[in-house]
Amino acid sequence: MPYLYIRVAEDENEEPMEIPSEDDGTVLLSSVAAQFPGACGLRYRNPETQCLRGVRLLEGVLYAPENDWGNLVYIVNYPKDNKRKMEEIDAASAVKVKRGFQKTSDLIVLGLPWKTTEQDLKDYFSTFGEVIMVQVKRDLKTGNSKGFGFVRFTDYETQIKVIAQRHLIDGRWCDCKLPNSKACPDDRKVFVGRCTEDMTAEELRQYFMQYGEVTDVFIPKPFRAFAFVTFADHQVAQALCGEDLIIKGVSVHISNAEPKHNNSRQMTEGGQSGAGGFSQGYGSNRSGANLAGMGLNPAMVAAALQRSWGVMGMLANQQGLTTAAGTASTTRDQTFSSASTSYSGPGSAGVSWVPGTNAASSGGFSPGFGNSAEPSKSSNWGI
DNA sequence: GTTGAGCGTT
Repeated sequence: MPYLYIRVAEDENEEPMEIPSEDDGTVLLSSVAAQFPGACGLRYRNPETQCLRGVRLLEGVLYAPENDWGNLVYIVNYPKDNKRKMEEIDAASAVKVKRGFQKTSDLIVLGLPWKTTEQDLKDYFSTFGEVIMVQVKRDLKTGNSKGFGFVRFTDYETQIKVIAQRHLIDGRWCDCKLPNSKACPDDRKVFVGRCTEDMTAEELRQYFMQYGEVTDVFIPKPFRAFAFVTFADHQVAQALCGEDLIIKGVSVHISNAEPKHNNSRQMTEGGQSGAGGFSQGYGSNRSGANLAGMGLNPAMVAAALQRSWGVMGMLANQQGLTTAAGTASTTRDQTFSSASTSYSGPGSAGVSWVPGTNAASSGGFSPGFGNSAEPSKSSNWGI
């Protein structure tokens, strides 16, 4: 009601168009589609977290986040089919645009061997591009490494490349991420409740693959009866929320992954900042549609920057930077061993069984997958 | 048994 029109654009760099809302404050998908043929939904960047969020869509009606469209510019979602070609263009131009003026930021390097020095880090990361800063964090009293550090590159392009893959540094697999990015609500990640102890990360991954590309599976240790599954596409994740699924004969419940408890600041790089601040809580999209994987688009680029290995791993692979990714976890075993069931790694291979209907065909990419720790057998699961 | 590791002495 307070807003007669909302602003909608093809992507964040395009000029927005005003779309009329209905008397009750909702916007009809058909109104959006009238201006953007083929549109199947909207998303927007949350000014607080800089993360993308989907707009709730039910039976052709789009609902304002927090009951207020605010002054944001909403981005059109397209279904998979229209996508392929478009997205290649999008991805290409996104990279081009970013190359120009994206600032780099410090990256945290997690999982370093105790013995790794700043010189080691510099030597290693210089193979990706010009390094302007490295640090190894140490205990001030003992001088011992804390097992993590920071690195910063001159070029944003290098930063993207480095975040997109795992790194073998002095014999250990390390992850590079944007610092404190964990608190960002991740609408690509779902919480899987009522898991049983015999569900392995690899099995969950195989099961959820049928809905779309899975970029990460996390199972806390010790066993706590839940897990997290991250998809490349947030629409896949959101569509699954609220579902009860049968995995290995057990009913598990899917819901939104809450942000990790953490005080964080977010880097606001470039994005436009709309008005009114938002608070917590995000609308869940239960539209059940669009369960297919998509190509590479700016949203996924953004997502990959934030966290996942899957998407950008593909880029890395294309550049011949394949790392035998998928060493079961980043668990530290320098002083003691405490295997985590988590693993992150693009793609999968060498798993002989697959759940019944596997619709996910990762078009053209087949990133390598090192050791899939669990041998796992059995195949007769329900869906 | 339904919400995840570790995040920077400037």
